[in-house]
Amino acid sequence: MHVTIKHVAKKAGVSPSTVSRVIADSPKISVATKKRVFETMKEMNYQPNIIARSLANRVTYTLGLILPSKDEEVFENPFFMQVMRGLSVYAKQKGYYIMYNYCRSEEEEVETIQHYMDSKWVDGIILTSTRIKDKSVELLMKRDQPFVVIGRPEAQRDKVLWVDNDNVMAMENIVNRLIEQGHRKIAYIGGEQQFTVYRHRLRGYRQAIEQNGIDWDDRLVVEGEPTEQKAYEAMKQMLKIINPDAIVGTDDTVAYGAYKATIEAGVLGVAFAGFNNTPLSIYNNPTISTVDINAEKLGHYAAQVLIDQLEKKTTMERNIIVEANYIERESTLDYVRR
Amino acid sequence: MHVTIKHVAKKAGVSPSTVSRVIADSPKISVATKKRVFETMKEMNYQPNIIARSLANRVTYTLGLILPSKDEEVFENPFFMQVMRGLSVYAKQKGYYIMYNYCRSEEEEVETIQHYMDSKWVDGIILTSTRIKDKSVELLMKRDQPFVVIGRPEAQRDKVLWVDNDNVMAMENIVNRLIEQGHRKIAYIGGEQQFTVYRHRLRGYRQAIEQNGIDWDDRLVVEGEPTEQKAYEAMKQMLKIINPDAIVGTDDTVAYGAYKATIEAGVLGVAFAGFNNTPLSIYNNPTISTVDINAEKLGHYAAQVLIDQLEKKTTMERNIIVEANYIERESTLDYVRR
DNA sequence: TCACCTGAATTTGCCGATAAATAATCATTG
DNA sequence: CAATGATTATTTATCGGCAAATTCAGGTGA
Repeated sequence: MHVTIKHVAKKAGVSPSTVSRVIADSPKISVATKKRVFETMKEMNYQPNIIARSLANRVTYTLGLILPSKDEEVFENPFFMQVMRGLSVYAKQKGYYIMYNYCRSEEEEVETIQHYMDSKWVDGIILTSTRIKDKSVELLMKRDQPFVVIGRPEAQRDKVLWVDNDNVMAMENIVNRLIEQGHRKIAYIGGEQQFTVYRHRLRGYRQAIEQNGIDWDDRLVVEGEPTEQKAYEAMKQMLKIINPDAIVGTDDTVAYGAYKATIEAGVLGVAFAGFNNTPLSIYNNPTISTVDINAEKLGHYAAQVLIDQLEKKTTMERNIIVEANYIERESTLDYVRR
Repeated sequence: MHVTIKHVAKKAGVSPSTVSRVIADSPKISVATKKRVFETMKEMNYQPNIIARSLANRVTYTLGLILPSKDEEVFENPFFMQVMRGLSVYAKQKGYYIMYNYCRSEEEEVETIQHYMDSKWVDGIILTSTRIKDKSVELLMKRDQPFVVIGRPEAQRDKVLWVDNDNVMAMENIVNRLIEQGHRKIAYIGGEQQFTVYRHRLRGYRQAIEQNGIDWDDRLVVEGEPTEQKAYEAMKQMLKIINPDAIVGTDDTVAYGAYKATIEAGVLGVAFAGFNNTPLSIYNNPTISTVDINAEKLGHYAAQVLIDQLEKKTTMERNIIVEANYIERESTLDYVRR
């Protein structure tokens, strides 16, 4: 049978609540008793029942992680896995557990969150993707539920906990560098504007273009579902009207898809760069220049910010910017392009 | 304030336990009352407090997922992510939650499992990696805790729930096919024998070699940490004493690492194949022949088998073999190798 | 010596839901 | 018409731990 607080109490010759006090390290218990009770606990291999404790405390020490499941995206992109690891390592150290949940649509996301909140299963929630007008964020705000966003909500940015890269600057850096390398007709292939991350990256692209006094050219900008296939198709279309001399994509696969179209069309020597430092970028020939967004750190800090909030740390930071590093590889450096 | 069973009872004009019975769909409640109570519940937006329910039931509807964190391995390999998705989809459909937990060593694994059990946090546990002599499996068996293994324990195989591929046959198939294609000196680069999966794959290799009347050659077999780097180094050594005409690796990156060494050594035309259908195998030039082990299905069935066990289904299957598909790509077919 | 205080431990009543035991209602039947 | 049984609903105790209220023991000071 399971060892409960009562068994420990009996064996140690005290009342159950004394044991409880010992666990909570209450100052009202004499050192002698504490020691005795602790010994009995160890002897009996006692572990508090978390469920019972949660019921009494209204605290579960569990965080709910919402993963969007835009099918393939989640697979090939190590982003989520890295985030999960960062979360796990920090949370474990702080004594928190993490439940994860794939949601195949925004509705399912909202439903899941609702359920988490109503059933009191989790103390806080972690979102890993944000739209400009995000229903999950709205719901969580309205219900005053602790949560953190990996990424950055657009509305009420200062009231929400978030951890993000500076995506504007990250993209600006790439484009500046490409311009420095002599490129002028730089194509941007990005995800939909409803997601904050892509909006930011486009902004960075725009700023770099403008700062360098290059004329804005709408024909070089494409937005859509950020997959290799779509990017490939988009570039095929673009090539009918204009030939870029470089490509930036909001993901490595996207940049690569677009690049493939240039190769097939016989447009040679196009430089290209992406985001996320995916296996593709390392193994591809040529290796692909990319931005390492430090997903593990994003996860780590997200857990930290949220847990601090839950434990009402006054010194806590509410928002954290994680550095992103541009890694130059063959695709934007001199190499023999076929 | 939170709506509890009592509030609903009061408003519906019945006792709390009647509401509880309605929720449990007990036959002892009249249809009229059921309807009335259900309406009140909806009206008040009542959601049962899972914690309280768990305490009373001794059931949490939560599964604990143990992820080994052999650093890089987990990152680049989509295996775990796919397993997680398969688990999540099935579990959600059955009303179960999943907690995940990275463990950086076997000790941490055992510790985590111990904690899960003692604190009564989870109903069952999912293991994603198994050694020949697995401490986690031993512990779980000893404590009579429900669990399922993705992979296959060696000892007490018939007493444990598991879901696995037929790795012997999968590897046998590859090697048979390579032999059929005219290869004779096939190198095997695999993970350590302490892991069941690698033991099985080696067995498959051996069987294929023997069945085809090819002389066994120790020099062609290497076992060690299954990383690209180690495989590369191992092949460098091998090339000093023998030149294989084909390579099989227990992972795509392993096969690739070994292949790279042959290229660098100027040994041309070596075919190679791996496992896991990783992004590398798709994006590499040449594309790599590989075995898709259907990780998502492994996850799906693992959840199913475990949940069936928890719910004491008599018809349940205790073990499931998930098919593995060999995908032939350029690396083992005719193509111009540089 | 008695009233009073303080520190240490115990009683008691929750937290919210469940289920066994009990009670109430109504219909059937000898 | 009372007794019996079937059906439906309510009381009550419980899951394991927590904390407010309470009791108890011992020490102070008047």
